[in-house]
Amino acid sequence: MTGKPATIKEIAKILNVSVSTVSRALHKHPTIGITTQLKVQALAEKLGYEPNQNAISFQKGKTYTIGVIIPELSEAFFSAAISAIEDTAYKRNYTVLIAQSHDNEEKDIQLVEKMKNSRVDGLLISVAKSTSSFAHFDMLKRFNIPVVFFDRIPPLKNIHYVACNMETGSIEAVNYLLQKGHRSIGLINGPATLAASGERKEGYIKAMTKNRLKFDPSLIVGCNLTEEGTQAALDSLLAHKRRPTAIVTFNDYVSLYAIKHARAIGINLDKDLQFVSYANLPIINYMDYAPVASVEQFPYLQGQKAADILLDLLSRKEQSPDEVQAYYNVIVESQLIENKPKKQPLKL
Amino acid sequence: MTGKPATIKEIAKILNVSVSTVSRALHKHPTIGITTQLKVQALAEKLGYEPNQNAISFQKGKTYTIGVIIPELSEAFFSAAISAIEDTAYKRNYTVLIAQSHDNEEKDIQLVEKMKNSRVDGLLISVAKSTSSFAHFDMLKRFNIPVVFFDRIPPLKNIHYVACNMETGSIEAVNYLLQKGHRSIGLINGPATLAASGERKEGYIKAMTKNRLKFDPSLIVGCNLTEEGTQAALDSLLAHKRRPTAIVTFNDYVSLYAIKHARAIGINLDKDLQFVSYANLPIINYMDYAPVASVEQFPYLQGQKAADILLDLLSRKEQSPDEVQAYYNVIVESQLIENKPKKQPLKL
DNA sequence: AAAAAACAGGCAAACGTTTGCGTGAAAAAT
DNA sequence: ATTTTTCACGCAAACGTTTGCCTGTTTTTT
Repeated sequence: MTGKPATIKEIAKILNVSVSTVSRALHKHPTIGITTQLKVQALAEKLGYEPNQNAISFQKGKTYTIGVIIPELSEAFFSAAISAIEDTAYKRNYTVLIAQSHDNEEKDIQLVEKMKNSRVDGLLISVAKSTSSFAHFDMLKRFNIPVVFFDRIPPLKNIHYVACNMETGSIEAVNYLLQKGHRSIGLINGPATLAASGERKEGYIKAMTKNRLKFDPSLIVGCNLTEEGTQAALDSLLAHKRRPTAIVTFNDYVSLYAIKHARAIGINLDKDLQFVSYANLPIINYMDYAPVASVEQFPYLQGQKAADILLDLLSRKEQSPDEVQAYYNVIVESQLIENKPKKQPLKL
Repeated sequence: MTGKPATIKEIAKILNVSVSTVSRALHKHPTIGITTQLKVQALAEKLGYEPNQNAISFQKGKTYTIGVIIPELSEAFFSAAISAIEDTAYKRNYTVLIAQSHDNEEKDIQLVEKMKNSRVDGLLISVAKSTSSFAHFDMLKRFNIPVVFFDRIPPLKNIHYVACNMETGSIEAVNYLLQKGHRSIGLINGPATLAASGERKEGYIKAMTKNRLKFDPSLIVGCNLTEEGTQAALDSLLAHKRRPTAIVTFNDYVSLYAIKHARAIGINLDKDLQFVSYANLPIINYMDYAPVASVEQFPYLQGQKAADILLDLLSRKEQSPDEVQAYYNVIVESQLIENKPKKQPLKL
């Protein structure tokens, strides 16, 4: 009831049985008589016995811990994914070890190393933006530590991953705007170096051409995702000869910057310009003017799937070690979500 | 270079020395001859030896892990605090185990139990809003697991904690507005059940009375922190006979809701009404109208101090176990931060 | 009634590391 | 040349748990 936690040994001594009997009794092993089982369990309960996870990990050579490496905890996408991972892991009695790379390659590498040394059973990784070498991931393979990548996938063959298909969402976004009557639609995209920019662009182009609209490349402008960059991008679109009446932006932040700027230069956001963006951040609820719709990437679902896959990998590994197996490539479809106007009647 | 990691045993066998010698050599223990040390270290390096943290934890009876229990990862305050805790802990070679209570008392209790069973060395806790029983914290004391509370402190005696003094910030906030010429200042406060509400109110009152202004209790209205609640609160303030020209709100979210509502009902936020709030969330940068100032609570600093204290507690514990010691009560002063207008000249 | 099978439980090794204690050999002090 | 000290290292136990194998007792089968 106090001081140090009870151990199996103590229970054994008190009951005059062997430690192995106690261990088996607590696991309801069938070779232990029912009376002994009950005796043991009763005493364990009374003593508040809790197995020493540390000792178990040590003896089994596995920690029942999965490591998660993400760029930034403060990004809504990742904190949602983490919640999913936690929930999924806890259900299977796994513990989750979280670490942030802060989008720094060096930290990314260090963390992989640290995680390996703290003997996590498997890893969930969303790689840092700046990471350009991938040797540290190979090392994990050599040590037979399974990895599932999510959201930010490195350009490697033979890896497990779950990612989101942005094209679908992009097509939906453009279709949505076309349906609303817009004919000139701009795209403020991210830097060309990001794979995510490519997918958005593809979707945009596909939707435009499928609808037999002439696709005008000059309606797509790049942007470094800063406030200034967004302003410049918006200005350039507004100066276009076919001035767009709607704009798709790389993410919610860009939309918000753009909206802020548009308002500042006197554009009527109710009539003259509409925005659609990606991410569907909760902060949109706090805005007086927000994108009319957002492409949801389902971070919770992605986290969940990634964790499921990893746990599956781990249990397979237990049964048939180093059997070569197929690689999981899961694609979550993005989906356009219309932002409810939220114009509830005042209660006073 | 492959398969299983190298162990001390293997090194010992190859070098024809005992395991203890290898262990000591790797720790640069002075009783081991310099030549042996170098031999051992060289081989360890060559084999890519990394100590099995699991085995060490087991044998030392401590995990070099500190657990952190917070309500919500997605709240900017907590993710900032976590970053600080991670940074601080990593420097001292500790690992951080994070879990969210989602402001649910039951989960809070479960997590404390889980953390205890996974043998964390100590805990950093920010208690869930709904937590009203505190027996699980006592249990930690019985098991001699040190705890440092931060931000959300339970009403218990003899605990370590670091918290933020809201009064200072509240006083600054009101002074700031007074200085700007406002004479009627409203306060949209949180629910009376939260300790944080009390502190804000106290600060507000102190600042008003210190400045010889008649303090009007009807200028303080409670609010359940929802969008609807905020709207109602704002409406009631606007209907006040001495209609306030400035309002202090419980946090940034409330301010944003209020601003949204104010705009909806046609109030000129440049001239007729100004807001000051708490938290200083980054999303303020994305707003076209934002509070003119925010009371910063320094989450990073709080996390850092809390982690420092815990690590200090842990090292003391190693030296002199169960020596009764003083309780750390650290107060971080909040501080009013004026939001820079961010009206940078356009670059086109 | 003897042989076989089922049952209940104990023994001991193993997982990798740390550390108190012991011990020969070399170096230093007398 | 003996005694003392220092040096460099080995021995073995310990941490808590799991698990393959063995053994003694009971029950079942013929």
